[in-house]
Amino acid sequence: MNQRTYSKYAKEAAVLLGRQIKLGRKNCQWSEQNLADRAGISRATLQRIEAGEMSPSIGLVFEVAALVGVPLFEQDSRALAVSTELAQSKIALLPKRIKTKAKAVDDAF
Amino acid sequence: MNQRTYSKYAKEAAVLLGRQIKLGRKNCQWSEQNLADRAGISRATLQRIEAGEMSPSIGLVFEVAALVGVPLFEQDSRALAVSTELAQSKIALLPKRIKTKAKAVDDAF
DNA sequence: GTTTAATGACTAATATATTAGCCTGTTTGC
DNA sequence: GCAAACAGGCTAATATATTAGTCATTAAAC
Repeated sequence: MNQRTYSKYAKEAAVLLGRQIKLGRKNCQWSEQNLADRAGISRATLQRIEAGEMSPSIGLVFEVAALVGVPLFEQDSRALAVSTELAQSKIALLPKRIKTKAKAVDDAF
Repeated sequence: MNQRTYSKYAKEAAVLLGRQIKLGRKNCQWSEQNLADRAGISRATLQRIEAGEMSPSIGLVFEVAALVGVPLFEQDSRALAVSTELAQSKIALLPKRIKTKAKAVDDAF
């Protein structure tokens, strides 16, 4: 009962992804059970994913999205791999650790 | 010990998102603990997110991504909401239930 | 109309994520 | 060089996701 809160932006992104998955599934002419079987998950979990809930694991969500053809970041896997390498090389160029200047975090919002 | 498997595409997308988050965090000059506190999660979980693991919940991943300014789908929140509504209206136009046995539809994103 | 099955919603059991807390090595700032 | 703080990785306890299963409703196919 910790009642986590999420930013509006994060919630909207999850809902949009869920709806795109639902749309993609219907486009494939697959029933919920059919897609759930293909993804190796339960129908209940698929329903939560399509509803855009925050609790499902990102792995299951991305797997289902891939199955129904929702583009996650890049159009194809090749371009995605390139972007991944690029991000890694950018990280490598930065200082390995971040030292806090001073001053606590308490800037509330 | 069910040892789930994921498609290469889904795994790469998760890794890319994690690296973009790490890059965004460093760009903000925030330490792991700093960002974890802002997101209201533990540092251990943030490490799993940045490592691109499949287990963290999509809610936590999206929340952290939003905090460090990683664009999820659209550039701004307004456009995201519009896309969400559009996807919903598209779903509404389709048949409410899928009965038939598959038969691939040519148009696949 | 009748039949069939897809959807939506719920439960209890179990698997798993998440956490707090620790320890270790290492980088950064002085 | 030195100290402080970061990052990486581990553990056990607890919170939560995931599952299989059921039931009711209703759209689709005949």
